[in-house]
Amino acid sequence: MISFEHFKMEDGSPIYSQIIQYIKRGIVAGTIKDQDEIPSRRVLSSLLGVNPNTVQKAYRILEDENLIESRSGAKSYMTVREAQIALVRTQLMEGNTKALIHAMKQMGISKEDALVLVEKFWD
Amino acid sequence: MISFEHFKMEDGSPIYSQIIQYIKRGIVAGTIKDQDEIPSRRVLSSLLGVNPNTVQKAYRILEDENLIESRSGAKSYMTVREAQIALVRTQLMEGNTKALIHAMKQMGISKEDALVLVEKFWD
DNA sequence: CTAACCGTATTATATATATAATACGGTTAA
DNA sequence: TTAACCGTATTATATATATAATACGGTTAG
Repeated sequence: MISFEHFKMEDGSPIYSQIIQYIKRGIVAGTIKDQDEIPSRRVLSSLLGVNPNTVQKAYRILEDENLIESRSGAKSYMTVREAQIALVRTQLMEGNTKALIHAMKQMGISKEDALVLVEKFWD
Repeated sequence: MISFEHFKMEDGSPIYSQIIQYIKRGIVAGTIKDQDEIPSRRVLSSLLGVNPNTVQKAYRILEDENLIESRSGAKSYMTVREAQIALVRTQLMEGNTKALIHAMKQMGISKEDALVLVEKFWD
């Protein structure tokens, strides 16, 4: 069963996006694996304190990306192939890194200073 | 006159937020200074291809933060004090850096690997 | 002075996001 | 079998975001 123990609502981004992001990062980290059972819509919505429809929206999108498999009436499971893991890893790593670099460049921060900042705030 | 030459619409975040972010980064970079004239709502909306009301919302919020001063009928200007610059710089640097670190940690990436990624994609 | 701007405000419409309340039929374990 | 779940769907309401069209009076340069 996938754990949402470390999930925290933070950004101003939509909740369903944060759920998707959390799961994808878990896939990259290896804490979420192929055929892992995922919490039901009702259970996760209760756990996160959000509406079941919000969880359903996240799950539906992940299903559209073939990362979740659902059968009406039964539990839902992750369906994560190796090729998908590599793809998600690349997308998330590049996306997050490039977002930081773009911000730093717009602020006129040098690469060296940016690296120092990451070092400084890591812990 | 503030330049929006390097403004690019990218995120999924609200347009008015992106405008605010762009201006704040310019303040940190020093390309936007105290008493600089800012484009009128109509001019900037036309330049960015968005609705005047969207620009107005961004400007109004910056005005609430005392970073813009407007007089009905006249041009608007930046009002940026040294203390504000330091504050905005700290907020943006910390915010962006911590966002990257949070993402990397959730993906199980080590500090060293994260630094290598920033190095790799900088140019 | 006056025309061309300017900030500001209002009303309407549309979409995205989130919640709430319900309902239906499928699946599964006791 | 049946009760407790499950996925799925629908309807309604509310807020945020974005656009569109329009209007009012203030400011300023020619």
